Amino acid sequence: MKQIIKRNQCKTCNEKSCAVSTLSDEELELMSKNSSQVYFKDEEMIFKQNSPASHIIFIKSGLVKEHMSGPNKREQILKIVKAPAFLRIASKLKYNINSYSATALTDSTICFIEINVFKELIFKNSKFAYEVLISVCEDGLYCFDKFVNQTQKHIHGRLADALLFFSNQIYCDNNFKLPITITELADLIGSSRESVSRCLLTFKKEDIIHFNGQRTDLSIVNKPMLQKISKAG
Amino acid sequence: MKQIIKRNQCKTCNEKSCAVSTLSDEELELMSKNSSQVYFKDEEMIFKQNSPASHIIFIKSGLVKEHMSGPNKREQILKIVKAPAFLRIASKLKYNINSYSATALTDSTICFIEINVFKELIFKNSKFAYEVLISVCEDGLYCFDKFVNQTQKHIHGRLADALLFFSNQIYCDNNFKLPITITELADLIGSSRESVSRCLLTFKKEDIIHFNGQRTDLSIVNKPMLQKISKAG
DNA sequence: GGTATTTTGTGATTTTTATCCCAGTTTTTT
DNA sequence: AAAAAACTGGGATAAAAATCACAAAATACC
Repeated sequence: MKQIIKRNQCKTCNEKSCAVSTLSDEELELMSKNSSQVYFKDEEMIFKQNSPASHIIFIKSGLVKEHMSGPNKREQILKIVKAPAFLRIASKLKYNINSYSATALTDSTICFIEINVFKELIFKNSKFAYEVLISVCEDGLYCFDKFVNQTQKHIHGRLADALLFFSNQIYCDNNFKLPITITELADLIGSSRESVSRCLLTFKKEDIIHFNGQRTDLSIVNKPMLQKISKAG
Repeated sequence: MKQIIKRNQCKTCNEKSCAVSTLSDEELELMSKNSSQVYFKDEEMIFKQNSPASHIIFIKSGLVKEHMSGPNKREQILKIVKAPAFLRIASKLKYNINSYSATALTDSTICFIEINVFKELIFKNSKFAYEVLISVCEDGLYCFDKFVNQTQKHIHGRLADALLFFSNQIYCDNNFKLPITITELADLIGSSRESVSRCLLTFKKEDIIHFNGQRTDLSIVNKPMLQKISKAG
């Protein structure tokens, strides 16, 4: 678990977010001085629920899950985030606490930006502020959407949603390796492991998806049908 | 349905939001010129899902529900908002479309602020931008919280949550009149009318709450028990 | 390379909640 | 005031999904 920490060179970074792209050289220098870059291995936790939130997190490369243990101490995956992107900053700005945990799903490079400096930049640079605002809006809309789908759809529809999400948003391919276990998939769509397992096999039997035993390869064969199931709920 | 429309006098308004309180006299004048105030009666729709979003909405007085019809064309109440507050602005800023509907639950006074002017103020005044950002963060956190509760709690827990919400957040009293019907309460907690009806009667039988036939008066008798049910899920 | 651990599949059962249905009530409309 | 519409209560039934229990498979670990 040796982590390579190095001082950031934000100015020359090729993975700038929309927000950071609005910063001047001087502002980038300020950010560089107050941020650091850490390499995380697959399965490593980046920060933990209820810990103090001292930094805004930007994923430079890799795949990360945001998750939390809910009221029934049951695990819930809130979002799977692909680089380049900020992790949800809402709870960090408003309260200085992490309301959720973050864990790397693949080897990942993560930037830690000091919250106070981040706030300073919001006040200094209105374009930056606007882009951050848009980013928070996007998070909100995503949550909104997930809330409605989760509430109204049955397990088939929710599982279809998740598979389409991996295909369209994460891998941009109809063939991919599931980056999470069935248990985690269940935590993502709010169902039990067994139900998800059964539902996946149903999809396989109906030739909607194919996969080998270990899910090292999963392919969406009949995407229109999957979309139909997603819509039907 | 005669609506009294009048030009705003934001400067002298006593119900300014945190964000608007940061504006200068000049900026308030700009806002006044580009906003209007409309009176809505109980049950009147303020705007409708999928309509173009040309204005940011501020509730000056009254109670409003944000709702939408979900994928199964089933109605979903997302939030009940008490004045003074902005309605969710995330979808308005990012896309110029209302992703949900808003309907007055009591007679209400609503301010319509032109989106372009709102954006202009975000760029002009960094304190304003920051307060708007915090407001959007709050919306996000609320949704986040609701998502987890909705996903993990059973109907008893969710109904307890809703009753505590009305008592603590909306009326600040253990006695209140439910501003919505049982059907709407079901739409709020994502259950069926019949289940909610049964569950309410269970709570009544167990002396956790009391109410008369028409719910003109509902009182929480055993709040600790309701909180316990909320936590247990 | 063999053992321990984790992950997955599957049947049986139970729990939770939705749905259907209809009869009273209350509220609104005419 | 009568008629229509909307809301509520409650039984019976059905559907969806969780839970339990255990076997099989895959993976990690010495």
